Amino acid sequence: MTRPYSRYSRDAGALLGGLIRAARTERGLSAREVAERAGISRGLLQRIEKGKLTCAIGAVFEVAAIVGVRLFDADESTLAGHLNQTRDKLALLPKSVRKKRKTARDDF
Amino acid sequence: MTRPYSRYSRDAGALLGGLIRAARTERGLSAREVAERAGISRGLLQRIEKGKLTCAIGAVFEVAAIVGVRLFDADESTLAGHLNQTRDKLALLPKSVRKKRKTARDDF
DNA sequence: GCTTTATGGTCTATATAAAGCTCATTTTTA
DNA sequence: TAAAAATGAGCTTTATATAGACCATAAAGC
Repeated sequence: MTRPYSRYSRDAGALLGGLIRAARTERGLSAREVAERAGISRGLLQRIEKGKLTCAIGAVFEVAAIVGVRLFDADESTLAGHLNQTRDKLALLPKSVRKKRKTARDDF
Repeated sequence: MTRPYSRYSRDAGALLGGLIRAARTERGLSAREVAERAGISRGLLQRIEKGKLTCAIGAVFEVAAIVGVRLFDADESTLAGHLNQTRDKLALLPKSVRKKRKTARDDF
């Protein structure tokens, strides 16, 4: 990534970080404890809660799960179901994308 | 991150990557074009669509926004509002977390 | 059929994220 | 008030993610 981030990404990162921090303090979990449980350093947790966009998404997911922040408005139990639906959907789509698609137009 | 990822994180990464790939092909966008618009390399986009958890969350956000995948079930226009709510909420929470909280118990 | 383009994979060099300390400050408990 | 714990921030080292090129294959258009 060499370009500056878009406003959307900056807002999304700040929002997610804020949600994580709010959830953590609401549950009375210290930064040290959450970092240890997530298997990351305390410094990385600080950056995640600040909404830094260079953090690995896996670390963010781990922390989010620990403090109880859910993404995709899908809870943990239904994640597998969404996964299967997405896989089935992908199987129906063309393997590669070209200028003129023979599948339905969507530009009208 | 030195620990292995939890099942939740692996599923969430795979789901998000699949959603991005499905949205991209549905819109007839080539990987090259999306990568260029996002300001990332084509290889990184491949890893994102595969659900690799080591990708920077900012790159994932950029791509998600370009192909039209929204997170937090909040669309772009309401993101700022959520941001403010989260900020207000954080202001009311304790500054630091200790073992025994004097704020309300939540363990009953 | 041929041509063009998209995708998937590998490789190397480089930029930088993350770990793992320190120290200062703040907040909470005793 | 003192002590203990949490947070914030800075620093150095190390690990690795990323860019950017390459090539092979597959798919779409001609």
